[in-house]
Amino acid sequence: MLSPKPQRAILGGLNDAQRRAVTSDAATVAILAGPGSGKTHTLTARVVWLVDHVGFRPEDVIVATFTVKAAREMKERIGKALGSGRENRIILGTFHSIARRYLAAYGRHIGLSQKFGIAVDADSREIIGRICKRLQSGIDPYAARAWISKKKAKGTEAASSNAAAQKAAKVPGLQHLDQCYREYQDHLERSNLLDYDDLLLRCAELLRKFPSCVSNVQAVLIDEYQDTNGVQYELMKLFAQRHRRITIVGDPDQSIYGWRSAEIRNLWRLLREFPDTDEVSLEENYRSSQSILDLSLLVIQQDKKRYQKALKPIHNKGSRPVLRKLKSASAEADWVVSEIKRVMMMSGSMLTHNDVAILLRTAALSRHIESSLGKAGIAYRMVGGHKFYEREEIKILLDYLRVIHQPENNDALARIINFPQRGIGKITVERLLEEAETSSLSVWAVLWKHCRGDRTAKTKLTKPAEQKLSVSLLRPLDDIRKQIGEASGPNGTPFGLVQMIEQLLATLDFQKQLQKEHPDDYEQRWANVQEFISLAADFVREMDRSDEDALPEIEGLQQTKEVEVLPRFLATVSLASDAQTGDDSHDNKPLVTISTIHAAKGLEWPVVFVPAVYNGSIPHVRAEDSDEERRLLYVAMTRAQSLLYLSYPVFGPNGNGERNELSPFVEPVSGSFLKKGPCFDRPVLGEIARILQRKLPPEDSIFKTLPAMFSPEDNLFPVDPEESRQDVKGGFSRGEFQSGENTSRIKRPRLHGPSAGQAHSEEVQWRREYTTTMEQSSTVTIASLPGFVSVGAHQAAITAANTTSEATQKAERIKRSSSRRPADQKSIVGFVRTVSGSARSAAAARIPESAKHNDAVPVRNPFAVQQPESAPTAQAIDPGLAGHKLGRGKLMTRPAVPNEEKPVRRTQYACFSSSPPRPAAAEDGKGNNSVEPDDDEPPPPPTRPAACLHATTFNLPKGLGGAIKRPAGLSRERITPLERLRKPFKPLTINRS
DNA sequence: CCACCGATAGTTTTT
DNA sequence: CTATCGGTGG
Repeated sequence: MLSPKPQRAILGGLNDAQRRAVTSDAATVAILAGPGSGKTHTLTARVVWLVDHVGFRPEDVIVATFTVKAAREMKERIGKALGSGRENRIILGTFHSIARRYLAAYGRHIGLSQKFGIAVDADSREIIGRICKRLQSGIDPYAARAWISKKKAKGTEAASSNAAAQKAAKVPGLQHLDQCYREYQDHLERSNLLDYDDLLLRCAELLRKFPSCVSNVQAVLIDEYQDTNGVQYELMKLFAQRHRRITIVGDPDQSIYGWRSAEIRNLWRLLREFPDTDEVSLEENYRSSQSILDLSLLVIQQDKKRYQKALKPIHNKGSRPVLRKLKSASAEADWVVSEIKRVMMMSGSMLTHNDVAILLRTAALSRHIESSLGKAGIAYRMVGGHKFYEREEIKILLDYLRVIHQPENNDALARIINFPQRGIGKITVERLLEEAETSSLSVWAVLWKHCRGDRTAKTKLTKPAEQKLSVSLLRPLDDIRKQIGEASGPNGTPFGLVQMIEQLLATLDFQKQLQKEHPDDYEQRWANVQEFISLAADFVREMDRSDEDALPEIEGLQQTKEVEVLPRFLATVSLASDAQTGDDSHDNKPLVTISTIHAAKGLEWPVVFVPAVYNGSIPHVRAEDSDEERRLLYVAMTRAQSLLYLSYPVFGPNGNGERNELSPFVEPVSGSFLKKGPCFDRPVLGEIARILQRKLPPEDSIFKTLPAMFSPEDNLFPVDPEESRQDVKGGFSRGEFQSGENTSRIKRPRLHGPSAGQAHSEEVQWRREYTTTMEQSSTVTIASLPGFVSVGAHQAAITAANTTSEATQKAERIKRSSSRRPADQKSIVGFVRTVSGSARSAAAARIPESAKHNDAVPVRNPFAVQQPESAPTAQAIDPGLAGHKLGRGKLMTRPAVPNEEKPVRRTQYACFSSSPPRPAAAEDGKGNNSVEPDDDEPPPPPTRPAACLHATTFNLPKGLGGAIKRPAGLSRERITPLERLRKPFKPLTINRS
């Protein structure tokens, strides 16, 4: 295990460019590449190469990422490749966490107290808010904070430059801002806190003054380099100051952190400062279908200033992305949910909810989506946004822990001083803070001395308040603090974190307090507390398992060992935005992911929805850099592997007719999108399967799970919501095709009545009714199932054959002719009335048509199914089927169908064997697509038999197989093992659990 | 001076 | 949906 791996173990599965990047002998390597090109995979492989082939010690390698999630994933990947737990020795993490580790170990060399804490966002905001209020200078606290952070993030090099000075001079109220900055910094220092920017700045200071801290470092690798800001750039160089070996990967098109002072400029800066940098570009995209990539490129290319890169699709064309227009945000959410359901249903077991992501510009947009998913009973997880740690009850607990750790943290103390209520209000708190500041004592010290009689606080406290403070705050916390000190003695068994929290909960009588304060939702909150405890337990366990925060010993340099759990736990919480409940494993339920676009960077999903693509959301109203907003959309779009949906509500949320405009980034290319979800016929599903390298389930297994009355089309919402009222009156909307579903058709458009809210509730109601029908129908007759299925499949087939824009006209002609079938309708309705006497058996109404088709009609033009069928059929079937029970079982017992299908297929396969096997993707970027009818090609003839799923599954009477002329494209669902092997590189699929 | 009530407005993205 | 503001009652 410890012996060097053979090269091919490291390099296997890499393409030439990737291999070159991994094995480059150059000191600095810059890997520039577009999305889905295996950047991170390449970086990972280079780490393994450096350790296993070049022979660097893992602890001499620094790998920096930007998000906790990315770090975790990187570590996991490296761990898999490296083995022996050596990944734990690599100094790997976010810039901030690495900086913190160095500061914890060596901070005292630059006069940093050992017990520094981290001021999170909320802390900074609060502190600055208070300062602004006190200064009365009329600065917007929000602007002040942004200004301060920007100033810090610039880094020392840039800050000293003339340009920065000139720019700064232009800012109005500079004096006030500067003063605010100074006071903020003073406050942090007094409270022994570092904010996020300080972590980087102070670490840079440390490494500049004490280069020996990083004298062991052989190589530095940076992921998502385009997101580095000024300090981070300096830090990177400082990390690598000994050997100047740096590897970066990045994509300027995915720079979406400009607001956090990320500078794409750093890329050119690096190339200038390290002229011998080996530049490698990765051009193949292994993630997305060609059409997704094409459209994404159309979007990003609107930025004329951007650095152009090649991006070659490896996959087939795939189905065209969808741009869907909905009436309101809630209709949009409902549509997303309906489309998710449809995709899940139509793809059988190939896709699960885990494969779906909904990516949002802002976390706040999730509200409608969450409620729609909730109503549909679809489980989801929301990533991004600091939800968990921002919960009130969790915040309080954390603040207690912070005060235990740092009694001098006045802000944390101020927040817990009156929870539970101790009769100390806002005003007293303000006075205490002021007194502490003027007497240069911490609030804790003031109170402590006061209660012990050493010094009487100038702030007057009532007797009961004094009492409560002493009994339920000062003493208990001091006790805990003592226990920590005692236990972490020679024996090294520290006072357990969980134990500590539990003691805290007990002394505060936390559960009762919660009950008192929040009688209505106290259970939820208490559950959160439990979750918090289990999180802490996980943390402790993880920490024991791998001592990942340790830095390698360096001779002649004193290091402070971090032995205490608490500070590390607090730091981890502060530096991790999401609570990442590590144990998603306890229920393996597939979850739909809702995420901000920012948090989705670096990830991929088979199916991606990007709602709210309207002006004001993307680009966001408050965004100052429109190009960055465009890149954001680009990032979102390129997360998708096989299905991409954009959507937007036409009307704003206030119901006052305020209109949303389609995002200017999408508008110019809106014609390239489908107007509604694609039809999931066999070829389309086959393409999806091939992109994902999954097995497409046989269609009968898909269809037998389809509920009756399930709509295989994206037709529950009007394509143009503004015409929806006319649709209701007319019964049919132009461009919306329905064949045998007239009864339900009439109902559906009503969902989108004048009021969005109303439409919403109606929709839900209607669905319930639907479900009921479906449940009942399963006990009615067998034929309802295949009967329905055939119609659905059939529609799917027709639409599939006509999805292209040129084909639309033709499709409409077909649609119109097919929907005009008065004779048929009448006979069906008559059937329904006589058999069940209930209008809800619309599904059953389709039995005759398809049943007859199945049994009696030989395979032919699929549209032939549309021909009116006669009433006698219905009668003929009714008695025969009356006794049948459940559709599913029956389906499987139909021997003729599946048995006959196989030989037929084999025959067809043999037929195709005359053409060469599909070339492996790497050999020919185009060849693999050749079987896919291009969107721009003329539509296939309407007689295209394969488009009829129905025919392939159910309708091939013995001996007819050879008669079917199936176009070459139709067996695409096959993925031969050979093809799979030939895939030059399969990026590790990210485990998003 | 503290606690509670209702109304109100306002909400990017992350370490 | 939730911090914040302004008012009232203890």
